[in-house]
Amino acid sequence: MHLIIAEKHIAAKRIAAILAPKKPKQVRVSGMDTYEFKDEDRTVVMGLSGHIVQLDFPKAYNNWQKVESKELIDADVITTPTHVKIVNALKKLGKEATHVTIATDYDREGELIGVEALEIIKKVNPEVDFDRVFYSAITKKEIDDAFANPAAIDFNLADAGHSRQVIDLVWGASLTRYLSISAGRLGKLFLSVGRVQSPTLALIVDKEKERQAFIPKPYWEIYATLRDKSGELFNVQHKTQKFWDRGEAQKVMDIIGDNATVSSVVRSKKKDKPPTPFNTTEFIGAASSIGYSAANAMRIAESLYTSGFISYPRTDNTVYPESIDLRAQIEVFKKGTFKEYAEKLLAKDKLVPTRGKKETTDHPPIYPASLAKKNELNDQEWKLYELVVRRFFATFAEEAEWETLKVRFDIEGEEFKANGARLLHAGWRWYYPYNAPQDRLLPALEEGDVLSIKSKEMLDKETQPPGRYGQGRLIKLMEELGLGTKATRHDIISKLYSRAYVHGNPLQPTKTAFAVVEALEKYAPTITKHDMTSQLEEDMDRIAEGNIQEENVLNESRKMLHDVFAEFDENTEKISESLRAGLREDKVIGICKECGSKLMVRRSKRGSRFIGCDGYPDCNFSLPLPKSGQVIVTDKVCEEHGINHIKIINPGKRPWDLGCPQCNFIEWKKTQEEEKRKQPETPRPEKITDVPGIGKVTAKKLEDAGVSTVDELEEVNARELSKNTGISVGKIMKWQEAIA
DNA sequence: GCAAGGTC
Repeated sequence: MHLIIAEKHIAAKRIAAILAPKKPKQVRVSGMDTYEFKDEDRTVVMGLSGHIVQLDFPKAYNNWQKVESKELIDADVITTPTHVKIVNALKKLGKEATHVTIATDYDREGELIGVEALEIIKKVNPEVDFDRVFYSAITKKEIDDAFANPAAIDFNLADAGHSRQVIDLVWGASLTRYLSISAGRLGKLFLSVGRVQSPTLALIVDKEKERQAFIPKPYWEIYATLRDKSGELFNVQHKTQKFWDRGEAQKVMDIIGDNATVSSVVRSKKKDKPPTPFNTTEFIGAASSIGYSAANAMRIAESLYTSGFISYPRTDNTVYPESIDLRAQIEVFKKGTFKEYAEKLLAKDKLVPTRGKKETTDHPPIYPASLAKKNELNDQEWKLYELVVRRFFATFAEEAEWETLKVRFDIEGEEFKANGARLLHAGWRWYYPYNAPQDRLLPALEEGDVLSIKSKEMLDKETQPPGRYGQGRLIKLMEELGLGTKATRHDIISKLYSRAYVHGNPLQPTKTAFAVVEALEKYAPTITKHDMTSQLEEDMDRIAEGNIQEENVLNESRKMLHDVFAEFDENTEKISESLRAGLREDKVIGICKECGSKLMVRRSKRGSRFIGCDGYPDCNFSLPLPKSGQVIVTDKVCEEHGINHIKIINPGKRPWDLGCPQCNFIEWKKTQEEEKRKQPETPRPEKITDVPGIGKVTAKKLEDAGVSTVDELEEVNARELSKNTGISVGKIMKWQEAIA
């Protein structure tokens, strides 16, 4: 039997459909759908799900407290299955196979994924014969060609990928553990470190530092509003766009009189090239500019892809491969919403698409694979589908053409100017109307015209700090620096959010992020730089070319990591202190109005959270907090209460902007009162057990703490009582609410 | 409970 292994189920299904003389038979093997047909031999095509095994340390290393972080450096690295069903199917089919063809994706990880599968088969069928096919798109032409010319598996390339896995695991796991333990952040709140996430976080922190160090510089702008013959008003600006000296600006202001003379009019044409085909990064960038987060854009793209509406969304390629019949692909849209656009393109004799800078073998650029109707998709899906369709069309369209107008004016010897632009020929912008620049129209003017000045204005401005990274921009920067891959960059960013290293979009780092990056930069600089990835890429290339053994690269890397831990060992206390200081800063939400101490996120003995005053026990000011989720203190300050707004993040959920915790509490109390008013008047409880939520057992506890009447419960300090009884502050406050 | 890389 001939067994063909593809990287994913859908690829297996499509490859089978192309190779089979008749419709292939769908057969369940160990719970997996496989595709069987008779060619020269019985042939079975099955799909994996990317990597089906994972590297890890043996179980004995799992205990963070007992195993020292640095022991992970030289620990065994074992391979464990992550997709048991697929592994079982592989074994079952592998045993029967006489010949195996690896047909995974045409890139380094694909080679490794193929070898992982082969190794599983070899365990049950050591003598099996195997080869490898390469294709860049699943079209009949490419698949037929690939299978007519099978090649050998590139084991060196797979080794290169394997070395990356080992290095990522060993560095990431050991440093994550070390930092988390050093900072006392165990459990869900651990501090993660990794080859890709840490340099990315460092970029964000560096940008924030730049912003903090930025000193705004004042400058002035001068405008005059002119009236043309027909009475139309328009603005002109002094040719010195930024006056750094107020006096100079004022001098110009003072001499502006009643008239302006047109001193020159220059008309010219400007062309605007159509965009290049979408790869993942470009797609996320475009989606991001119309309001999608990177992770959301990819999630939706994935569902459009699995429904067959767009091609594979994870690709580096920006050049359509020749094997795709592009005209046929446009013809798909002769019906439906995009009819007029498709027809206009199809009217061209020749369809020449643009080409991006990156041409790779992995997959084609993202293009619309089939026609979708608006009611088949939800709103979010439709907008992204439309984006892909329009982008695809735009890559075949002509340049856009603008007429630009530069007009200069003389006002009492000072030069002023106005620029206009008008779209003459929309070209590709008709197909792809996103972020189109607006026309800036100027009245018809000729040299020598004299216009009256209606008003003049001097604007006070100041230079702005560099902006924070938005997700789209960050992903582009990561790509430029070689950080992460098309399939992982958005995940890495999501990870930074879920670790509470960043919040908001554009991304803003927390103090914890500052502390982590600073500690790493000082003692483990390698992991904070994108150079680590470039170095790794070089090493992987050498492994792939057969110029060095994987073992040598790993030894070298482990040696470097030992040096890092030697640094750690010499500075254990310093690192721990500076990390803890940073973590503490993230808990400060402002200054207590009652006593001037810090208001902080605190934890009661019983583990419940609240906002308490650092001046406790002298000051009892406190505010409640939600039970679960990480509290993030933002830089926004409440105008009324002078404390910072907070956000609550829960894994897998949207962050909850709680706002000012004091306003929130006041609001909450108000709704509580309203609720109470709506409900029939509940009499004030007489006995303590009449208070909702207090039973006999609790009443006994309260009595032991000296609270036995309703009045006493109402008067008692909630935090004090919580300390003595172990009952949460929140609960006690609720009872007190119920009494009052 | 640790990474990054696939895929769903």
